[in-house]
Amino acid sequence: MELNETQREVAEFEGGVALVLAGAGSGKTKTLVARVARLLERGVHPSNICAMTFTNKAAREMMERVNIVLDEHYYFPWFGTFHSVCVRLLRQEYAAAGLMKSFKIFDEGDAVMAVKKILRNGDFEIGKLSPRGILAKISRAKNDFLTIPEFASGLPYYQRDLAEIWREYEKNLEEAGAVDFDDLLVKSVEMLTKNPEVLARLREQFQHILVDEYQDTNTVQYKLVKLLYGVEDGKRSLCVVGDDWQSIYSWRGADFRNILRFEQDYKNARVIKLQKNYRSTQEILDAADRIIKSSAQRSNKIMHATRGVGEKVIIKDLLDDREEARFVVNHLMRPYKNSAVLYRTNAQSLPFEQALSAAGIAYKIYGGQRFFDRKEIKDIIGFVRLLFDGFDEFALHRVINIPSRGMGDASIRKLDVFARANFDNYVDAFLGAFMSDLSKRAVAELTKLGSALQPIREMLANEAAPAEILRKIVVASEYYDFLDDGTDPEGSRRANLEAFINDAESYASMDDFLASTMLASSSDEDDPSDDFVILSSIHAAKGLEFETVFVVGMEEGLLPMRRADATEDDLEEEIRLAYVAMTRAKDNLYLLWARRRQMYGKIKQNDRSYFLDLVEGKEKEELGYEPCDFGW
DNA sequence: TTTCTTTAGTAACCC
DNA sequence: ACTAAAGAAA
Repeated sequence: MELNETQREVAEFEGGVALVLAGAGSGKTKTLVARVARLLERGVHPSNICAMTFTNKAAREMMERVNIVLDEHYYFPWFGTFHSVCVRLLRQEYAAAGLMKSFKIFDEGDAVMAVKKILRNGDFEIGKLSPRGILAKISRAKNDFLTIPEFASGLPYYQRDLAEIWREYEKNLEEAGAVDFDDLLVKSVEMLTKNPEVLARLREQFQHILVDEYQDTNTVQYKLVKLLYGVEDGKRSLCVVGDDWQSIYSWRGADFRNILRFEQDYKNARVIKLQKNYRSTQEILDAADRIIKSSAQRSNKIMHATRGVGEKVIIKDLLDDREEARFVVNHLMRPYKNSAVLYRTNAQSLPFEQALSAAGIAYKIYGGQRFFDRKEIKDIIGFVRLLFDGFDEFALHRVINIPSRGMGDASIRKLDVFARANFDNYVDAFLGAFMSDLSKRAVAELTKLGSALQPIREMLANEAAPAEILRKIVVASEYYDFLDDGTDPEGSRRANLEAFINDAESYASMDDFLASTMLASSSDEDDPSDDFVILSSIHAAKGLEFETVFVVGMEEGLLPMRRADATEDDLEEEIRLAYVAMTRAKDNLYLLWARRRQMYGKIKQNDRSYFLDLVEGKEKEELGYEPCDFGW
């Protein structure tokens, strides 16, 4: 594998700590792959390397490419997302973490239901936050590694009860034997902090640690990395890779200042900058450069184009959003899969979908709904969760009316209370429902459901094959009859469900299957062989590249987005967002804006984005844009 | 208790 | 334009 000098430095260094500042298109993945391959060649065992990424796709790509380079079939047990590495850690050390062996993982839907329930049972001072808004605050606090009292002390008076809700929410999780996504990280850090012997064992295990997208790490992830690496001994290594210019996730707790803190925390860290861009033409890189230079807080890397001057970046104003879409269609070239339309908000996709359909051009919306977020998948998972001991009332709520049993909130609550008072799981309670004061119809339905589920519950207890259990559930719940109500005319839900069950075949235990299901994401499934134009939000497009990129909606208020409560830091992030969008392009870059567009059902007039002025070479000196001196 | 009607509030999405 | 939540009617 051919590496340039700085890339080789990353791949070759043996012990110690390195911070790699990898600019856009600088061959970051290739370099990481080379480093892993090099470690293996030196005799390091795959199980002694821990590599943490932000997406399953990134982790999988790294493993596959290492195996291709070395022509091997290594299995890397500790390569994965932060979350999947933590699941593995917690499954292995569940006792030390104070968890049940088969802890479940709550998704957003479960969490929302829990918060709604809490709100129903009390009068809370929360301002005008929605359940989702409340959860966002709690999630942020967890990612900032705050305790509940710390969180409480930082709350404004009009939201003073949020801490109480958080406490109740934790109680709900515990009762369901579950943790949420953020807890996977938080509980791992807590477990390692409280159990020095476990930590020592893991440090021995993880001789070499790699972290991808370091600019996107939040406080918990930062702590996790620090704990796992521990003290330098000259033999073990830590290699973190990131680009502060591409930090676009501050709104979910990411803090690119972790890169700044890096040299303070790891005193002997070497800093390696990858500043050669192998992706974009000079024209594109220059345009992107003029954008990022207007950001005040950034490292002062200097990116060099390696690919020649190329075509000029094209800036074009259109009458309205439909004209914008038509412009894109008229400028598309085959094969379509080399082109992408990137927008700030998902709501912008509609005109492009319409124009592309009208022109008979296939497209794919990148990101979008996760496979495992589909209703039919979550329904069946809901049944599985119902079959465990204990009371997962969120699963109950999800599936009790599948098919409809005429049970509303009130009846479900009654059933829940009855079950908890007399049984230790819901299935037994269904069978005993005749002793409750539920309606006749409800009792009849529940008895029938209970007797259908009881044998499956036993299969689960006996650790039967996951796919076998899922098939029985589909039969017992008469799920296909339920689907057969006209809402699934093409049978796609049914097909999804069958694909899901097939996937379960490759898992030995239900715990493992459920965990990997919860941690999967939409970007995990893509079929690059087909000829699609890609429609994507800028966020979801990070890490991708296309020959031709249309960045659309470059208007004041949209890109940069300006909300009423936007801070200076938020505007800085808009700059980085525009930078990420533009650096996706290899050969042709179009920057489009529409004078009028439909937003929230109304026609809105927009001004052209000042980002376009920057691209054209106008300076924004009045804001005093100077890079910070971080020492590198 | 359930279902229908009105009304308010709208980003980005990894796991 | 669309959705989710609250309020009103059946």
